[in-house]
Amino acid sequence: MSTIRKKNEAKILKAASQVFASEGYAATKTIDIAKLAGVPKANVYYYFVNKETLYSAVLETIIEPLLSATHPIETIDNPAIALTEYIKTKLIISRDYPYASKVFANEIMRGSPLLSPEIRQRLMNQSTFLLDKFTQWIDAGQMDDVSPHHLLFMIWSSTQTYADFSWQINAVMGKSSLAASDYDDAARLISQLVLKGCNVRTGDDTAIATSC
Amino acid sequence: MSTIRKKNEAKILKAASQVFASEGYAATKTIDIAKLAGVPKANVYYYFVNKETLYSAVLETIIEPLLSATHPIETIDNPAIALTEYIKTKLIISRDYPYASKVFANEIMRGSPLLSPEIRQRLMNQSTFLLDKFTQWIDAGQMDDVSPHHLLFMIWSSTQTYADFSWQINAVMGKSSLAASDYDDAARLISQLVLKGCNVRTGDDTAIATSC
DNA sequence: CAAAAAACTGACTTACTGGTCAAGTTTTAA
DNA sequence: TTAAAACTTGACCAGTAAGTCAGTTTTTTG
Repeated sequence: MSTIRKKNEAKILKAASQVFASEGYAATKTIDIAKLAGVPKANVYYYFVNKETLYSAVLETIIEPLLSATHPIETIDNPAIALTEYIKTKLIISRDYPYASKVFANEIMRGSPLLSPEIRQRLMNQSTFLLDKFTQWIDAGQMDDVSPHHLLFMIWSSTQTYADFSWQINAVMGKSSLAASDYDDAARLISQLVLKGCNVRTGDDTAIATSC
Repeated sequence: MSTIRKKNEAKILKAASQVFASEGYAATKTIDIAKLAGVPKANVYYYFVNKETLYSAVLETIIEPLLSATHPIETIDNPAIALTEYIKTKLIISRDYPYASKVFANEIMRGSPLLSPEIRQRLMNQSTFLLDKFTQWIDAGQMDDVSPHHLLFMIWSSTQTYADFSWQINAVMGKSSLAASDYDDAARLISQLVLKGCNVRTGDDTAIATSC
């Protein structure tokens, strides 16, 4: 792939993620993406066959980070550390991919009509994996017998909200954007609620397994 | 207002909330609302001057429940009970107004461009009130010194998610819709995380004040 | 240095959808 | 009973935005 193509696709993709995030799929005009990217509209269609393809491409950019987020849960045996790291990672995704995160959330809210079945399946597998892991920890007495499903929804929602509802969060915080320390505070609070709330054993008495 | 008018407005409003919730504002066609309501499109415009007015009317239906949700926090002194009831109430709103909840969430995600300034202000006042209350409880030693803002975001997001991401939640739960008991489970988990996570005093040692 | 491939773009077409309207029908009230 | 008010509706209009295309310019390559 030529560098010209690579450069322009990236430029258009970046603009597209911003416009799709702030307007939603239907309300987004390809001319606005073109303007933001600084190219004529026809050029957008030269690189991406149509609006839907461009939208899918934006969605794809967030899939890899999202699927990698479970890495701590996969590699760290200690549930306290694993959960803390997972929460931290999810928040970093919200912080570092605010636009694509929002686009993805919107897609999921609508029942993911434009998400490819493969990706859908991989995400479902991931949630099954997480639920199994939670269940294992519970069975092993490493945390209280809470509902794994609802715990998962709580972690997802309370981390995702920093991307999805950034407007509201900024308004309530009285800021125009969050600082790194705000994300640290959020990570600390959410981890604390999960760890203390589920009485997750810190593992002071057990060996800490393979660290990430 | 005539009963004919009342009946038809309700019929159109109900259809509108469903279509707006599943399609979003921009992608919603008034003809689809009309079809779902079982009236000709021109009739929609007879009762609601335009698409935006109809959308605002849908938004309004959720405002009253939303503003009333803080009632437990206003009237119950005991933080453990107040928080538990607040969480319960928020979940009931997600359950009982799934469409309007989703429409509202979408509006907030977009920076609430179509929300009236008055309602915006009332919602802001409400969040200020909640933050103040949390701070009072912390200052009074009734709960740990956590970030009131992030605690609030956690409660909002983890209750709202049951409306916004109902598709995803149903898929992960392996159901086509949640039962009453699922909402009870969610309420129990979220309350537990908040109460134990913030070490909220149950008030066994202090008098329980005016109950709701 | 051709000439072929890739990239660029203004102008155009087509389909769709929000909103209007005038002519009707039904309901209300005096 | 009757006339005004409320309600209903098919047909229509105007604006908009996705997508096309033919002709041009730039870049690559043998």
